[in-house]
This record gives sequence, C-alpha cells and structure tokens, in this order.
Amino acid sequence: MLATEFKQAITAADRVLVQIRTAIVEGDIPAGTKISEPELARRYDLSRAPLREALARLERCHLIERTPNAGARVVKLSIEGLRSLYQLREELEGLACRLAAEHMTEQDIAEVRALLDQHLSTQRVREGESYYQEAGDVDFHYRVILGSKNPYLINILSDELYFLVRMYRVQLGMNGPRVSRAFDEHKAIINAIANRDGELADLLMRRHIAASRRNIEQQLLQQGTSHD
Amino acid sequence: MLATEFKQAITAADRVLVQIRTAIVEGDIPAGTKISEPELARRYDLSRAPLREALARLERCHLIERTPNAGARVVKLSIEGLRSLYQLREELEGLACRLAAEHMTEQDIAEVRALLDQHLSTQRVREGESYYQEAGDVDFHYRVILGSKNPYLINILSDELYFLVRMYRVQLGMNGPRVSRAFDEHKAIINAIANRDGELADLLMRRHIAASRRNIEQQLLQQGTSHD
DNA sequence: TTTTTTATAATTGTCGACAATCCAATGCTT
DNA sequence: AAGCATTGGATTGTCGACAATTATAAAAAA
Repeated sequence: MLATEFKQAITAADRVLVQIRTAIVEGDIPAGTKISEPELARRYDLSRAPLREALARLERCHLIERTPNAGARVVKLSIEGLRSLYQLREELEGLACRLAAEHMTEQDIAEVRALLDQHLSTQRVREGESYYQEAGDVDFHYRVILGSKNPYLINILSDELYFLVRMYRVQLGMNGPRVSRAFDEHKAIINAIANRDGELADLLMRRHIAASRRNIEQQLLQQGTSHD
Repeated sequence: MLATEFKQAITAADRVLVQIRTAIVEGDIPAGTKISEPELARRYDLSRAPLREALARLERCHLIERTPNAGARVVKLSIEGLRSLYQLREELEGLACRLAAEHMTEQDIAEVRALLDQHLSTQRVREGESYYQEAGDVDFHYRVILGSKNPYLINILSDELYFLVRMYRVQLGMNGPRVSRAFDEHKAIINAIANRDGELADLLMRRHIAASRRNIEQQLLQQGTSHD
C-alpha cells in the first residue's frame, strides 16, 4: 500500500452524510422541511442506524434542528441567524489570520498564492459563473484556517460552521461587483500574512467577511419583501 | 402542565452521556483509555445504540477521539492541547463579554451579582474546598456566555469546549492564591459589563483566562517532570 | 361552537443479531 | 532468524423488529 493513501474506511453513514448535507446546502431539500427518518432511509436505501449517525452530525453543524421524540427539521435561513453566524465568523477567522501570520510556512503561503493565481485564470475563463467563485472562496478561507494550526479552531470553522455559511451563500448567492472584488481582498490578506502582519490580516479578513455579510443581508431583505 | 416545565424527554442516551462525560471529566475513566463499546454497554446496562449516540456527542466535545473501525480513546491532556484550547477560549469569551455588555438586561446583571455574593458566602464557609470554586467559576462564565445572546457562540462554548476546560481544571486543579483572586476578577468583569464597557470587560476576561491557563500550565509541567 | 378527551397512527428510541473490518498471534517461506 | 502471508479473535458498522412516546384527528362533553 502506498504511503499517500490513508486507509480511512468510508462508511455508509459517511456517504449518506455527504449526500444529505449537499442536498440541504444546495437547497434540494428546502429550508424548514420536516425530516422523516423512514422516508430518508428508503430514499437513500439504507437502514436507520447509519442515517441517525448522519443526522447527529448534521445537527452538529447546525443544518438541522432536532427535538427529542419529535423529529428534526432543516434549519431556516434568517437575518438574525446570518448576523449571529457571521459575528462569530469574523472573530474566528480574524483569529485564524493572526495565527496564520505566525505559523504558516513559506511553502504554505506559496501554495495559497498559486491557488489564487489558478482561481484568477479559471475565473477569466468562466466569467460570471458564481459556483467557481464560491468554491474558490471557500478554498482560500479553508487554507488560511488550516494555516492557524489550531486544531480546535480548524474543527469549529471547517467542520461545524462552514456548511451553514455555504448554505447562506449558495442559496442567497453572490452577486454584482463582490465577485470580482473578493480576489483582490484575498490577495491583500495573503500579502499581510506573508509580511507576518497578523493585525492587518485580521482587519482585512474582518472587512472581507463583513462585506460578504452585507451582500447576503441585502439578498435576504429583497427576497423577504418581494414575494411575501 | 405548567409553563415552566419543558417537556423534554430524557432518553437513555442522555443519561449515559452525562454519566460517561462526568466519569471522563473527573478522571474516573483515565485519560488515554481505550473505549470498548461492548464493555461500556455492559457497565451501564444498555444497548449499543444509545451508547453510540452518546459517544458521538462525546467526540463532539473533544473528550474522546474516534477513528473509523478502530474504536475510540479518551483524550490525553497536554500542554499544546491546553494552549490551543485556551487560545480559543480567550477569544470567544472575550467576544462574549463585548456582546454581553451590549445585550444583557439590568436584571441579567443583577442576577449575576447575586450569584457572586452567594459564591462569596459559600466560599467563606467551605474555605479551601476547590470544588465549589470550580462550580462557581463555571457558573459565572456560563452566565456571561448566555448574556452574549448569540446562539452559535453559546453552543460552542458551553456545549463543546467547556467540558474539556473543566477536565483540565478538575484533573489539574486550581491551587494557591488564584482561588481567592478569581472572585475579584469576576466582580471587575461584571462591573465593566454593567457599565456597558465591552472593551474593558473583554480585556479583563482575557487576562482572567490567561491567568487560569498559566496556573494549569504550571501544574502540567510539575506533574510531567516529577514522576516520569 | 369550543374545549376536552380519547383512540389511532406514525415517528422516534432501543434492542439483539449479523456482516464487514481491523488487530494480533501463529506458521510458513526465504 | 527475519520478513511476510494467514488465520483467529475481537470490535465496529449495519440491519430489521419491537417498545415507548408523541402528534393527529375524531368523538364526546360543556
């Protein structure tokens, strides 16, 4: 066996977790839907045991809300929820930036820069397709988070909060000039990290996230007032 | 039915979760122990289904570490772990203080002050018994965290990080003059919150937590060098 | 008509058994 | 004797069925 391939057994619970998770994030299972264990078990063709394991993890990342003996519902997107979530995100990713400026190696930084260049080229090709921007943005933030080298911080941000963040972004979308500006902001952040200026990276990251929040907030307000 | 009593069915998984969790935090199940599902099922006299649910939640609050198809182990306490954990705690509870200064009602604040007075009297009676100090401290921090009124922040701190924090504190203990100083620091923090001075409350809380960390660090170092 | 009660149905929580996977010890080959 | 394949034991993952609880809706009483 090669040294590169870790033998982590992919279990049925893992598979169905990924399936349901993306279904919720992408909106295939609409927000607010009641979750029925027997129905999902039939739909994904497995027993309830691994399904419940998957549901437990979905609850962990705030994509569903469970009440004992009463079932689970897909979380609803709201302005208050968005603000609470992004309040935390600003703080945590700001911290991640300060730590990344301290702990990232030169090679780590070089890799992120290569990543950004790659994003730029693919974005020029696929102009306007927001999905690639979405994936690229997540990827950039993920790298910085890993760069903090704090396992608890990494766990909270990438395993718990980020799927909900993606849900807001996918369902309410990035639009307008933000898509193109994000690249420059990413560049500025990695530059600050490369200069080992944690405070600046922190500040830039907070502004970056705050701008993103305002963008989604507007979408939420427009959507809320238009057809209701 | 009265309006005060929420009908949340206590399930078997909840019970065994509390039992095992306290057993780990108090050290009855030593750090680093291999977890055997059949053994624990016999010991707590229930099936493996609710036990696995409990283990999943224990993993969530970082008290055990699982690898698929290979079982789970109780987490080991280490200096690096402590630093990573408290780094996050400083940041998050600092944020909690800023938000609490903004969102706590006058009544909330009055209740916390009553709590502190109560702690002071019980501490005078039970001088030296660190357990009460431990419980009182947790209680104080818990109140401030709730005062932030940010559900995600509350969840992360009180449901995920705090049991591990307690494990460090219970197993490595509070000692010396810190026990008595903590009261004054708590007082200062709630005063700052009452004055709606979030920045000061933030600063004081960070110092408070940093002091606690240094205290536990020393215990860890002494223990590590003495009998090894 | 409104409220309370009751019974039915569906859902969740739990159980014991089976299947798949991994760890350790043993025996075989070089 | 050292390294590697193999087998045995134990553990985890999964399944289908049962028990307990809750929500729904119909029926009875105010």
